[in-house]
Amino acid sequence: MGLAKTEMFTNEQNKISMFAKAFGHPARVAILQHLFKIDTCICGDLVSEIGLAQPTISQHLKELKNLGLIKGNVEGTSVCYCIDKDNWSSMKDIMAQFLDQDISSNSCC
Amino acid sequence: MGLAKTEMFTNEQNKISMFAKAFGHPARVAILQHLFKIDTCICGDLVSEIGLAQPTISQHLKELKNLGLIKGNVEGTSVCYCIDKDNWSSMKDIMAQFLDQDISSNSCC
DNA sequence: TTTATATATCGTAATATTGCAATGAAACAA
DNA sequence: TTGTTTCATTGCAATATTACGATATATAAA
Repeated sequence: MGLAKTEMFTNEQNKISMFAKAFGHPARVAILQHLFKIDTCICGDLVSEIGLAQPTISQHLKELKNLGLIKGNVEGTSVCYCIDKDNWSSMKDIMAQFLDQDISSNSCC
Repeated sequence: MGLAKTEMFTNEQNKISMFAKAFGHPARVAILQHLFKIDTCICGDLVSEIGLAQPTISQHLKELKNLGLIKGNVEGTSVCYCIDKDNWSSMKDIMAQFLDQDISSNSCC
């Protein structure tokens, strides 16, 4: 089917999986890392930085933008991308809640 | 293509995306949350807990096991699953490094 | 041995993802 | 206007993912 049955899960579970899915491709991880590293807006040199074709990068950027993790400002013919800090922050809270679940000492396996 | 060009990315980027991909489905998030909540091994009540068919759950468990995030011990006719705490911990370190990147005050967009 | 129970695996259909060539659109330069 | 540059969109092929029925396997119970 290739189709997740999202209606069976909580909002939180669906949110976590949506963010995780966005990070589930190394190109998107690389894009985000680059945006953090550059630390200021970059204007579309991502194609040369990462080795994928321009339409491919554009598609990955679109996914990250749709999730709200990055913003894009048009500046002349180029577009200026950067991390959406507020949304990144709330994403981090949600992911942390999931990743930092208490691991008790009860061992069994 | 449906095939990520992993050879273009760093080991770290590939690792992050592999873990993230595992969390990229709400059923696997639910499975992991349940394993944390139960806090001790559960033996296959995941199928009733989550509303998916038994082969589907088994498939999700296999993915999590292949990544090392959970362990499964055979106990009679049933299998006892639990979080692999050591591996969960190192996964968390890797993910935290990615998620906690410094967000400077440089705003641009 | 036979039966029941629990889980894994196989096979397959439906859908999603990835990547890119070709093309479009928008702003600027000459 | 006519290029030129930059990025987005379209269309499509290759591959991956998700879900589950059918079946296999393995242990335990009767």
